[in-house]
Amino acid sequence: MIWTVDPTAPEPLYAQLVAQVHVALSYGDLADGDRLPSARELAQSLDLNIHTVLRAFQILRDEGVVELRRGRGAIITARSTTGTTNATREADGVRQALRQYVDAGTAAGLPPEALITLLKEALRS
Amino acid sequence: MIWTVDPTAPEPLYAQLVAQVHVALSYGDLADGDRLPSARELAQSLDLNIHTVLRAFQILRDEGVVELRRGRGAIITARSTTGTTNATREADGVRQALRQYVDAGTAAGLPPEALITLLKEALRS
DNA sequence: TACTTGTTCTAGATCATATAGAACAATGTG
DNA sequence: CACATTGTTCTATATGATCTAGAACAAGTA
Repeated sequence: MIWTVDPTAPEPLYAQLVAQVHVALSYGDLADGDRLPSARELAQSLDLNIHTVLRAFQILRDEGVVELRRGRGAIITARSTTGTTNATREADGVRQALRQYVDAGTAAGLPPEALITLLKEALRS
Repeated sequence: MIWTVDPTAPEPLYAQLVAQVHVALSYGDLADGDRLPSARELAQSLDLNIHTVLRAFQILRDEGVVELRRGRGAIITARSTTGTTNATREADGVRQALRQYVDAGTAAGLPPEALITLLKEALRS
């Protein structure tokens, strides 16, 4: 997995790291049991402070995406609710539904930011 | 339209105002030509500073959602790309696609935050 | 003209972000 | 066991975003 951060982006650095794990999960590039690079390793290669990386790790832990243990690192614990189903096929379904949502939203004349707002509202309840 | 803000929420106050306009648009509660309350009026009723409200107005203007003119206020300019089509029907289609996306994402075991990340990625390109 | 409304400017307080250093605890390895 | 690895916790500092506050201004409405 390739890690990158853009210090000039409006998104916080720790949020960029979290987002990359999300995307990797959706593509199947990261799966149950995979281990992320250590916080010190990531911080050095990305020229970040270790606390910034650790903040991303702790958010992922709170999300239930990774399990953190000292000496071992961050291991992916996100699992499909359907168990033995092919993860790649499910990821494709997600992306298909995502495209349809974006298409419907733009067809309705809603600005892109509104689509994000509506999704957050839907996830809140 | 009912306006509310939560000072304890992590979302910035101006972003909460922007989000409410987005939601109202998606429900058809706000449509082309509608006028928002004046910034001073909104600020007083919500116990906010006028600059906070004006910041939300300017974001909505940058999004192309409203048109701002001194003396007149903020008027909705968001329009459906299909023109004469029923706005309510389109809004329903958006919500149906949104639900399918959320369902597919949760079925794939993706955390809610990941769905937001993926949507932002999809809108970036 | 008088009033309304958004625009622009300065200013200050508070919180989030990011960095930095240090010591510590749990885990894995030889 | 001893040692290195790795996350955890603590204090501290600098910077920017957010929010409030006040004032003067410009363009539109009545």
